[in-house]
Amino acid sequence: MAVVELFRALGDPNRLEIIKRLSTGKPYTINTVTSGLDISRQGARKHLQILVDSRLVMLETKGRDTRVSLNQKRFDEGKAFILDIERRWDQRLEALRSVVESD
Amino acid sequence: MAVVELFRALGDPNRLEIIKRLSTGKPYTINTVTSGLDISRQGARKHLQILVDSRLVMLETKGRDTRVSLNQKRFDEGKAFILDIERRWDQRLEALRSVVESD
DNA sequence: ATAATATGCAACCATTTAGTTGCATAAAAA
DNA sequence: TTTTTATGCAACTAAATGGTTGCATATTAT
Repeated sequence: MAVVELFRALGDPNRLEIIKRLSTGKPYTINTVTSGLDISRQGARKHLQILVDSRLVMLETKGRDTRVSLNQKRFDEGKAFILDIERRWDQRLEALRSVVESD
Repeated sequence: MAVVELFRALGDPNRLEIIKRLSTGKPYTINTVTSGLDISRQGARKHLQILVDSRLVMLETKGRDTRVSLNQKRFDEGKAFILDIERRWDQRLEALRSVVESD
């Protein structure tokens, strides 16, 4: 299930912080998007790689530095999962309501 | 950040399966909601506890067995996060578009 | 009363994860 | 051309995670 990998990737404060930064749409490099994370460069790089592996983030080498960007589409899969859960749940409430009303 | 814990809890196939089952709204006990997960009862119980700790799931002891239910509200926090990311990103696209149009 | 069922608690183990440090290299700046 | 900057790769460690087994206990069914 691809959505598991997505949630897994989002389930870390450093990675979520990277995602937040990228969501602004400002141009980022590996260096800038991981700056100030209170872990080493290599630690941050690993988190970034997890985001890349989960297809939430894309890298593009550009001379000396590497451009980092968000793959917005990927979020839709997570959104779809949550919406589906909520929809089913709402159906349950609806079913419950109709039973009550049939009395 | 509470949303990290939420995503973290969702980032496991067994836990996601439990969530899916609960979303149907059918009544479940610890036993029934974890049945057939291909791990031991205690293993499944640990996953369930993680869902409880993340406030996605609620337990209520009822005699010999324990009723398990979904806390639908909690999903809204995850949805809100994703929607926020997407909104920011769309704003970026919008800003980009207006720059192009100003030429 | 006895047996079966649904659960809890704790110890343990293997693997994964999050983090580090050290070293290497190509591109850009001085 | 020398130095700085942005990056990569690999080895290592500590802690967390996912899983197990064994044993205990209260409730329900026979």
